Amino acid sequence: MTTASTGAPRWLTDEEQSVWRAYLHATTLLEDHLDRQLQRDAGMPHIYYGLLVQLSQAPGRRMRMTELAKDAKITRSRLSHAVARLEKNGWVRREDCPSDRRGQNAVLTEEGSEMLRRSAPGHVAAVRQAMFDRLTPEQVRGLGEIMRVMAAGLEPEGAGADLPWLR
Amino acid sequence: MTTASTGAPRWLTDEEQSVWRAYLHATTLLEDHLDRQLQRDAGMPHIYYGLLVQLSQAPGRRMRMTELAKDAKITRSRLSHAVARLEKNGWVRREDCPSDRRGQNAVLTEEGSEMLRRSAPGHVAAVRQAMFDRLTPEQVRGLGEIMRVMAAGLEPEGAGADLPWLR
DNA sequence: CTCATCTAGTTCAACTTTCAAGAAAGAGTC
DNA sequence: GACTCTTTCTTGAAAGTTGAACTAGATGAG
Repeated sequence: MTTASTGAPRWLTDEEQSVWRAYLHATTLLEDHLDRQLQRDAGMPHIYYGLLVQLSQAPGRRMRMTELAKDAKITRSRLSHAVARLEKNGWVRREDCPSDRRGQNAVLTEEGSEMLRRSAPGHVAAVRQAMFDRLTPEQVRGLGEIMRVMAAGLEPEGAGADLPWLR
Repeated sequence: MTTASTGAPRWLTDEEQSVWRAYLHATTLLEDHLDRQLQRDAGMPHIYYGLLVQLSQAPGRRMRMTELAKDAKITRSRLSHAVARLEKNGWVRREDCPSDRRGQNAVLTEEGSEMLRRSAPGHVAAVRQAMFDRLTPEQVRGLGEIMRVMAAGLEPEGAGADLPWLR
């Protein structure tokens, strides 16, 4: 799927450019902000924190590596490194999967849970202050809809999600 | 500003959680997508590409390092490394600033311009396909408004941008 | 002028991410 | 069972990022 690019490129309109710039600024500023907040208060970057949250919500507080990677939208390689680090911190433990001897479960430890309990309030406050406390309820609804549409279009599975895939 | 956190934390509602998850998924998927697209077609990650674009739009195709860092929302340190790499590729050149002997200008070279001309169409197409071609005009307008509000709240300067900063 | 202070930019070490390669186990075929 | 193909997860090196320390030049007070 090499973006056929027949004909002249359709450039962005002025409004689209402005929206795109605002999108890039807001998303990078927010990501940086959360990374620093969590690095300071929990000693890890945002994505690592997200992994612990996922685990905390999974049945048995454990998940297969591949599943966790898929849910968190990261590569298995990246997850391997991340879990190694979280393991060193004592927040996650690996265990062999009983049903598939290739498999590993990442398990949230008690220390990991405790860490989440301690840092969740500050994290939620940061998210609130950056996003939800600044938007109207209609904007929140609209943002949700927009983000779901975009995510759906980018999911690897839905290769058929390319819009006008008719000639 | 240590997020005072007096009283019980206001957790996210179900809808807010769902919006937050959708936001995280969409933004990470899109960033990954653009990083790969540009790595493949232009040989550099998205943020480096953005630096070249900024330079291409600046008067004289040159900018002071600090200004460039500010506009691109990255640290000066990161910019130093990035420019070093772009310089090695021949797309950017450093020059001493005439008016301030501490200063450096990053200058877009002819090769850099050429590279942009070659890869811009593919990049725009990717952005279009991921975002603008999937949203209605009202959604695009709404997204712009939302992102501007969020960015404004996160700008370092606007420390006074904390919403209810009255007691 | 001299001093302290600030700003511009770089550099170093520690850490994270990526990509390609690889070991090990499951699954299907003949 | 032997073969091939696939899936699961890890590893190692290269590239990128971060935060703190550092150099050099500007700036303002006395």
